[in-house]
Amino acid sequence: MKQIPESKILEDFLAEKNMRLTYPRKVIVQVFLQSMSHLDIEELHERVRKVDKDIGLATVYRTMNLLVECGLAQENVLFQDKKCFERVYGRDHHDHLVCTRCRTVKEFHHPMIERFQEKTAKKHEFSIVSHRMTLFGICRDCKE
Amino acid sequence: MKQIPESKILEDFLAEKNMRLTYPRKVIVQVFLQSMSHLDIEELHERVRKVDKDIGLATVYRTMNLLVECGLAQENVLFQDKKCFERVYGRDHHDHLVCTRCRTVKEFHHPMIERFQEKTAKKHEFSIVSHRMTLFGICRDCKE
DNA sequence: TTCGTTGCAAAAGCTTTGCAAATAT
DNA sequence: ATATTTGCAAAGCTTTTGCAACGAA
Repeated sequence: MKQIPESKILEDFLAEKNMRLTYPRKVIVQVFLQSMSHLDIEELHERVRKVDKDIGLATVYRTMNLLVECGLAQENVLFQDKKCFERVYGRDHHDHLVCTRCRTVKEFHHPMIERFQEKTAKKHEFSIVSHRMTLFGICRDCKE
Repeated sequence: MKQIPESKILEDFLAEKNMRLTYPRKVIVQVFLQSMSHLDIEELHERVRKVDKDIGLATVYRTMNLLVECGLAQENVLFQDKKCFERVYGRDHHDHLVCTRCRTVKEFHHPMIERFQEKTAKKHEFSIVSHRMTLFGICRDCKE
């Protein structure tokens, strides 16, 4: 089964809401999709301004909110108080290892953990919609 | 082995830093320790003002930051953008089930999940300092 | 008496919003 | 032509901070 490309997801979402695929939106989405890491709004705006320095911060906020709405992006709070965004469409679910010294973020996935999460939810008759797990600590490189 | 009471922890912490156990601090700590749920600053301030309505919001912020510093309280982001505090000293570690409909928070603990977290960290040569896991969804009561 | 603390108000961050000009269809 | 979108600036929030008055030791 072929996966619908991310660009199409956004186009359909916009079309359905009578919204337009404008040049600033194109630039922001392109920058977001190209970035493989977990970026906050400020970092995204910086990168967007390297393509077109007239694109404003408010537009980055507005566009990222759209991307969250249509399921292409997900917000995360990885550092204290700093919200950041990551690609989520078509990617497997994963959790995060966050090094509090060098601020590096590593992703991991552990099927058994997911299984026990499901079990816990069932025990509490709770329907999981989403979940977040983050391990904070010191990474290998910083320990040396 | 007997556990040092929370009030003593704070007193020692303040004494060591040449800080004073003032009346507003006493009230805020008392309110915080009595509350069994996960309260945000606004809710804490409301309850504090029921004891003494002259205690200001800034003092609640300042005092809660002290409680986090001395290990009696822990910050959590359970709802979007809302920071809240919970007692942590002398309590077992636990994770959270958050109902996004009624905003109820339930605690749970699963030793196997902790074990696999440790295993994952070891595999990445990562030293865990702390971790957060939150399951978002719909609780039993809200499903009906 | 001394120096930390308080409440208030102002400031500082981050995010959203109102608006006239610009733009997509 | 029409309705959406933009950048800018202003406004909203939450949290922190400067300061003169206050209070604990």
